[in-house]
Amino acid sequence: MENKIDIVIIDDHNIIIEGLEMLLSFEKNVNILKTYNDAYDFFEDLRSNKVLPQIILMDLMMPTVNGLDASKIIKKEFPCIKIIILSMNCEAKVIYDLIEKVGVEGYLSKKISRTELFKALSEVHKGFVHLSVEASQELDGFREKIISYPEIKLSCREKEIVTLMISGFSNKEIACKLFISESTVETHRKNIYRKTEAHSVTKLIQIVNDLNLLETLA
Amino acid sequence: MENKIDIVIIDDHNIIIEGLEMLLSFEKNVNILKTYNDAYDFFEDLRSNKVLPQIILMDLMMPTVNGLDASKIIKKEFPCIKIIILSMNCEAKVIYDLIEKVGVEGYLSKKISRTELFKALSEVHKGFVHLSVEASQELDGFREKIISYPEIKLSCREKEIVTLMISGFSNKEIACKLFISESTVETHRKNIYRKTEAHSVTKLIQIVNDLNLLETLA
DNA sequence: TATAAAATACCCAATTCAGGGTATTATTTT
DNA sequence: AAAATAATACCCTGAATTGGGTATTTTATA
Repeated sequence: MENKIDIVIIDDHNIIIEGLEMLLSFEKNVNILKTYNDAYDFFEDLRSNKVLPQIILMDLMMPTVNGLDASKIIKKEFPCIKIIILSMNCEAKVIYDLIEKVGVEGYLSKKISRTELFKALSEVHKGFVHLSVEASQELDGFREKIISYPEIKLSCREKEIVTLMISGFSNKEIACKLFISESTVETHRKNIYRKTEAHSVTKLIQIVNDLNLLETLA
Repeated sequence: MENKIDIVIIDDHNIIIEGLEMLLSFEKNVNILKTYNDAYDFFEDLRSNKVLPQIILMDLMMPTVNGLDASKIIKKEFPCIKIIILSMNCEAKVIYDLIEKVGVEGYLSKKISRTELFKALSEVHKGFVHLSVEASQELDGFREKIISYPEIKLSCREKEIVTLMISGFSNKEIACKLFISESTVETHRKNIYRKTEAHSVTKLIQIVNDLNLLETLA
């Protein structure tokens, strides 16, 4: 006989929370401890030992703190709590970061059915990682992509300059903004192009968007 | 005494449908005739007179046919049926098209509460247009934006060239792709910049994204 | 402390872009 | 038929970008 799985739900959409509660009400082995519209409220309860779920079902896009940052915080302070991300869209880079770098245990589309949801919960509870089909496909595609662009590492200053470049500023304007010489900006640009193999601002925009080069997952 | 409001719900996310059913189960004046995961299934029922809702609650992003196109079809064939769009995100241009061009009666964020949802349903039922606060703000912002960029009309060829420009191709490459002279591409570029007041590819990308210049809402 | 990496700055040449013209031909619209 | 628009093409100039170097100073890192 299996134990009950204690979970909490974090989502800023009440409709989603109500829907999840509805779906999970049919599962006798799942016990919803509490639901939250904001991850910070959950952190408070967690740190003051008011709740201790085994699994967190969490949205990705939330106003105050997003699911990725929230996951990092939770995994750092309470590594034994398992996290399943529920998301509307399947952005490969985010899934990659969540699974590979943060170490969340699941990524589900909000399209899932009740049985799929329960299957995911029970698999994660057993210690497996569970991805929905779309997420799994996205992740595979992304892995292939990063193999073709191996380890692009931009320095802080370079990221700063990339940001300004793709915002439409000229070398002269960037130099002025950063209080450095235009020559320096040109040097940085050259290094950026060499690293990214972009060779033009528009190509750079694409590569940056493709690989989320500016995302700072420290 | 008010009549019951007959509605249908169209959303590819089961969680949302369950959540809406849950929320609306408290409202005795609302009668959910049927729910659909795909707008095409609803069209079938509608055309064969199996259902005739007064209001449709519909998602915006759906795989086979999106909420905007579905709304156009519904408004053309059954103009008396009122439509409320439920969406995760508030993209100004889409809201503008939906309200101004398609003529939907409502646009709600999925963050809404039960009372807000029922208020929207009852207002739309009475004949008013109801937008959630965020949608309303986005729409106002967009109206201001399109005033500052009055009636930009790009020809087919120009749109073709814009697409290639923002994809990162140089004038030479575009000329090669379209089997025209580089001079011609330069002339088109000049005309595009004059019309959009962009004066650089990066600015053009921003303007195109801002105003959805390449979107063809015929 | 030695080494590596990051940030700074310049020289130079070729190419491309941005913007100013003008002009022809075909298609649409009035 | 006349006028407007769209698509084509070229001339020119100056500014900006791209890409090849080299080199110094500061800051991390081994």
